[in-house]
Amino acid sequence: MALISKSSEYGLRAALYIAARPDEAHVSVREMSAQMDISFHFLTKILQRMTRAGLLASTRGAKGGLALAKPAAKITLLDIVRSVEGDDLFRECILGLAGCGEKRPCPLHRYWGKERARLEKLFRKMTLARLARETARDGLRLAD
Amino acid sequence: MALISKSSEYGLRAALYIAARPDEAHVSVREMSAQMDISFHFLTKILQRMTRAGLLASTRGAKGGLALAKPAAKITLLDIVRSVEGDDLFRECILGLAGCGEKRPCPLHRYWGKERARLEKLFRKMTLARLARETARDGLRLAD
DNA sequence: CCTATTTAAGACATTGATGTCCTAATTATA
DNA sequence: TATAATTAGGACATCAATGTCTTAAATAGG
Ligand code: FES
Ligand code: FES
Repeated sequence: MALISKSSEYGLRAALYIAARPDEAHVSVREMSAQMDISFHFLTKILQRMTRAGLLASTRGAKGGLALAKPAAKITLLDIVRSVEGDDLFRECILGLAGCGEKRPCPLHRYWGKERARLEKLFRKMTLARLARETARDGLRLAD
Repeated sequence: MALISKSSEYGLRAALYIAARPDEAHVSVREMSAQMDISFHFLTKILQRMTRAGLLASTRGAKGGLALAKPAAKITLLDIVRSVEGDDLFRECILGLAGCGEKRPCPLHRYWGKERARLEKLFRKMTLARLARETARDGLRLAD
């Protein structure tokens, strides 16, 4: 039961890693992949997508790396997951049927619709700033 | 964002198909695969797992097919999904980290834990009987 | 008893997500 | 300017989920 893809998991963890950093310097993919035990090349591509989506700012060359492209308070989990997985997230039928909606609901639509909306709201309201703050304060982990 | 696997989707749809049937006769996999446009052989294997798990009763040979192994009111969505996907469902870290729990929580644990518990409860409380009743009453669909 | 029908089960194929590797472009620093 | 470090990006490989095919076993009905 993976609510989000591995790519999204990695993207979220990297975003949190950057946001929870004390200093403001750019963070290299190499460091993140090593610290969080994620494939370097795979993580690179995911972060490229997030960069193209305007969430991260990248700098090439020595001392280069990634930083948030805007204040952490302006970046939501939904922003991140959508930049990685696309926009259909939180819109699909739980039975996989085409065209989820009130028009032609499946047996689970009334129930799943409510839960799905809650989940969407959680992702839409939760900012990187808040999570980064809690992560630093409580020493929460970003890796196994 | 598929909360459950395609296998689970098919298993749930088939269980609902059987439970929503007016008569009590056995339903053939061929009929279900045709009516719901699901691969016959693939559906066969999923239903075999549900049969081995004691949710369905199968009869071989002419006029054979599948029926519920017990009253629809005694079969929950959780029973079905677990029989298809295994028991780890509703126990995993949303960031994919090993050993989700209060001991070593990830930044999203406090939030995801609550939502996950709600989802688990929904699946644990929802019976095939209830869904089948609503499906018949409101003419809900089980296929595209 | 024979035949058509149907589930059981294993082998194999396809596909999309995940992961690896190589080269190019860019930048700080010596 | 030369070198090392770093992201960008494409090609390719691997893997697990999904889907297909074939044969065997069981059963109802003529
Ligand atoms: S139609 Fe199935 S969840 Fe909306
Ligand atoms: S540790 Fe991540 S959700 Fe529990």
